[in-house]
Amino acid sequence: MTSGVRVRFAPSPTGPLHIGGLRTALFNYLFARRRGGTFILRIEDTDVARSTPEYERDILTGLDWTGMRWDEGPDPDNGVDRGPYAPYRQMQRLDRYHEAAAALLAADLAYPCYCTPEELDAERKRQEAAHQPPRYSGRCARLAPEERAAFEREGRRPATRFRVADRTISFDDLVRGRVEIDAANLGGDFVILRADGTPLYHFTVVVDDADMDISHVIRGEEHLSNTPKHILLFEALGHDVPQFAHLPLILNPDRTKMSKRRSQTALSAYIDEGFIREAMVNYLVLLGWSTGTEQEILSLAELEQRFELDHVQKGGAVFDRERLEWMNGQWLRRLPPEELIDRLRPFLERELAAGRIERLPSDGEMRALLPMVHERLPTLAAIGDLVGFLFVDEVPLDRGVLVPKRWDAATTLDGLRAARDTIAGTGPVSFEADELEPALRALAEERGWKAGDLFMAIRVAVTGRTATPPLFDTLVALGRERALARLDRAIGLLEEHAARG
RNA sequence: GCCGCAUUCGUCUAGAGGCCCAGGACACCGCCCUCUCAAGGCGGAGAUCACCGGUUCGAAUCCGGUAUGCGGUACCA
Repeated sequence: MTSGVRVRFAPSPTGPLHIGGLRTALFNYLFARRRGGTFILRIEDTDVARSTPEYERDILTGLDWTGMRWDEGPDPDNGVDRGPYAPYRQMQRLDRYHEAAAALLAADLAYPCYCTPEELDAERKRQEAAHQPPRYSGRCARLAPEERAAFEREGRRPATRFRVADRTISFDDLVRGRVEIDAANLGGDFVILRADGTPLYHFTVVVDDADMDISHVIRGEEHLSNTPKHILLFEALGHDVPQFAHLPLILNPDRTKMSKRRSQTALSAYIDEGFIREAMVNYLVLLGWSTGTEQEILSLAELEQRFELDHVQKGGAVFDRERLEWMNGQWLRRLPPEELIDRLRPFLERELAAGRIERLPSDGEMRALLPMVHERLPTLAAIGDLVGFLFVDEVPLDRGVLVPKRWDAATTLDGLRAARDTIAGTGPVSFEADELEPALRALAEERGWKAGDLFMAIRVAVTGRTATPPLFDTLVALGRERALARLDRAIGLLEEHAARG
């Protein structure tokens, strides 16, 4: 059943789940599913100062929300690790990094470095001033045992540095093709363990990928330049080098790497706005990838069958919110009614909590409402604006908007009174859209009004707004008594104004 | 600075030597539908395929250079 394909998504819980991270996760997930492989979630929490359990939670729930399921890693419900390579949090794997570092030290592939941050900083400044690329000098690379002992006596705690061999490193990136980098440009021997013993990213990522038998490393382009370091480490650890695939970056509108500063990057913010998983997944997968055909509406299930790395774009892709909104509409319209109602419920509850509506519609009411809102919903959060007027006692009325553009106040008053009588003349039983419409059209005709103007006056009187679902359905949804009461109130408002002159 | 990667309509993309004086989608503009708003349908505008050279009968597609952009260059991830 499972192939040898093992991929992983390895976020750092130093911030909420980011759109770019989500897409990386998605590509990994789809690649694993398509190839019958295993998708692993690993938490890279070695940046203790910035990592928090809350962010980890956000990442797990966000990922789970999309419908992706990971085969190994922390369980989305309780955070407990599942899988044969546990633990999947790096802070619980510290022993492994120390073990691996000790092995490198023993083989003289790494060495203790006693340079202080201040010394290194000064060195870098000197190089910068001399217009040389920053690079570790290798001062501690050939220390004699007695020199090390002397530093130790001074009380200096060494960091551990990995020896960078003098050669060219090349690899065949699955999206970019052959990449070659001269190790001389890597900045010299690099630190794998801090002086306090905690491991650094470049080291942990390789130890873990090796330990977990990761076959394909699919990640963002920002790691392309660091890949040679990783290759060197894989080799030093005596492990096969995985295949690499570097994804194009998701960009801000100014074409810099997408950032919190310039864009909305947190998945949770999009969820709050009422974007749905189908749209999010579909939109994101098309940022930097295409089917190679003109099809662009794709479900997760279909993507699992069709995704391949070969249509991945090389250039970065600007995040286009308008297109996401369109995509959201596409998927919202595809949702079965019952499903839509379920997803709308939390948003209605939120409207209630915020005091924008005074009661929650029942499921029956929602079912009746759905045909008139389904086509009109850009996001789930828009539901309040669309039907909120039905669930409040009184609608805000403004005389300015009450009077249709081509009408004056007197005509509006006249029109609303006539409409009120016509509507009142409809019995409670026959209060149906196809009863109301002909009657009101006849009224308009008889009085020489444009039906649209009359309808607009009624619309605003009963809903308080100019953009609403179709008028007659709206009246029916409101019910005869409430419709009449709202007309009366609007009429009263106009009369009062007229009386005042 | 150095190293690396990239570059097709405003945006996401199709395109792997002739099917392309470049196709689709979003956004935009018109028209249709229409009681408003949407949705939908139809149509339009929008790309000298970054630039310059080369290879070839023929290049968006292959090669070289240039430019621009982005990324990396930490005892961050």
